Amino acid sequence: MNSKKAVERQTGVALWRQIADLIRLAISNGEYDKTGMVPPEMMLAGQFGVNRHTVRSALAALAEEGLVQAIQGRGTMVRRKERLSFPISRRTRFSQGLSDQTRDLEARLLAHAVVPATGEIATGLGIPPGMPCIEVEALSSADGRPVSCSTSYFPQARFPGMAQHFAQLGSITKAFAAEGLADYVRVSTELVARHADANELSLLRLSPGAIVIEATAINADPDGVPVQFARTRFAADRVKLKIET
Amino acid sequence: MNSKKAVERQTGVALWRQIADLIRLAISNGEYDKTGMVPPEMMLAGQFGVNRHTVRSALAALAEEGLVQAIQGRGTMVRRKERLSFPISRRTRFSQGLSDQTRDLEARLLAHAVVPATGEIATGLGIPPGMPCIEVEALSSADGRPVSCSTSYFPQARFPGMAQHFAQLGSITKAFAAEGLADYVRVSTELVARHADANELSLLRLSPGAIVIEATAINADPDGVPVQFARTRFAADRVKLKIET
DNA sequence: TATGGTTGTCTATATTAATAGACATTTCGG
DNA sequence: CCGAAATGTCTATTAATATAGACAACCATA
Repeated sequence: MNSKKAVERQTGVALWRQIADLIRLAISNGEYDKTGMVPPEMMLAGQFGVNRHTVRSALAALAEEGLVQAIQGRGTMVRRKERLSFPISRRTRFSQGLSDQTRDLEARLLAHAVVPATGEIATGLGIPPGMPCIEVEALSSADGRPVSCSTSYFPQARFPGMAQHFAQLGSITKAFAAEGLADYVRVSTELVARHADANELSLLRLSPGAIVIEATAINADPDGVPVQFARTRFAADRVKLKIET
Repeated sequence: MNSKKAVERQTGVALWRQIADLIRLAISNGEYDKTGMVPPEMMLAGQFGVNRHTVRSALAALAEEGLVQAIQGRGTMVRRKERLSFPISRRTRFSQGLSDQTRDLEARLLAHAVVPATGEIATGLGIPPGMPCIEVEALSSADGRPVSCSTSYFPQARFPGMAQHFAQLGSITKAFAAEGLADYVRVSTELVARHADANELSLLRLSPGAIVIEATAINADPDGVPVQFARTRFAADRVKLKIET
């Protein structure tokens, strides 16, 4: 499996970036776990069929991300390797099931507003179009690195203080509890992968061309009444979604 | 929302590719549905803050994908905008649930071999490493456009004729039936999104920089014994995954 | 049929990405 | 303490990307 990996030219994506993506992938696949080091620059240059300087550009980008660290005379070592594994199931909770993978998990309220429910959101929440909803923008980070940003909608009539509770508690589950909803389940999830837009690039601190996985989900109370319409964008190279059926 | 959209320089991703990605996104979001036309090149150049020639490079790439078509004197029209919706559930079948979205659905055997089970595959199938498995490479297309390619592993001892059956029947479900397995269920699915590699680009007829969603799944018989380890790569801009819990 | 708006094509130039080579600096092991 | 192996830095050159401007070809329509 150590043969030459493919990079293509004249594709609008610089070679150093393609190589950085491949090395990032190799790191998260654990290919360098044995030594904890990235192979020497000359060896990588040989594998990818490019000049050593091109490899250096790729490694510099990864160092900038904090993924690797080069030490003169020794080599380049892997500092971090992870795709956080997100469980997606009937009882999906953001914070649960992640606590064993990372120490510091944080969800931050970015903005909130009251907006009328439009077509897709009204349908998802099962309410008439035009009904007021609380829109909540949030950013979730693990160990200081953003992993996802989300836009959620809650029916205002039922959960008037959702935004405030979430801002204080930093958790949707806890905010629901504060609103008197002890339990809820995931009823539908749709996934799409696409390139990140400008807003996502800056929020998630990604570089252009990066990928996001967009999950559109509906949560409902135990009686099956929808309580949340959420659109979460994950930084694709930081997560793995684990579907439990 | 029609103000200037963000493209960034010196990021390793050429401006024309960033712009192509943004236009592709706008098309799939239905932003040009009213007229069926992409805005004039000069207008796009203004929106993105780049030269007209740069926009032309982006549009040329999209025309190459068959997404738009330019007509001299008139403008550039949208030719295609769609994502197939794939159901993912405990009873995931490729062909089922898609027949209402597309007329012509096809799965083709690309290659097959007998290989020893390695770590991940052996673990997934619950067999000792080194046991022989049948490896099957397949390509699935809808209406002549490839949507996914997959690599599957079946324990040879139990399903010796899997490759032949699949080649003849064009369906995993039918091939299992021919091997005497009437029913099976999905026990785990993991999703990752990443840039397509060279092999995937050519198989799925994608343009460089395109995204694939990689689903690593295990199917088991009704007794819970794993029967298939599959890694399916979907062309991300052609599909939507619908998770049913 | 004249005109304005659009895509198509050409030339020229500047900036960025990639290759090539040389050599310095640091680390580690014999 | 020497030498092999690794990263760091510099110069020079070529290829790809981006900008700029001019004008041709074509379409719709007033």
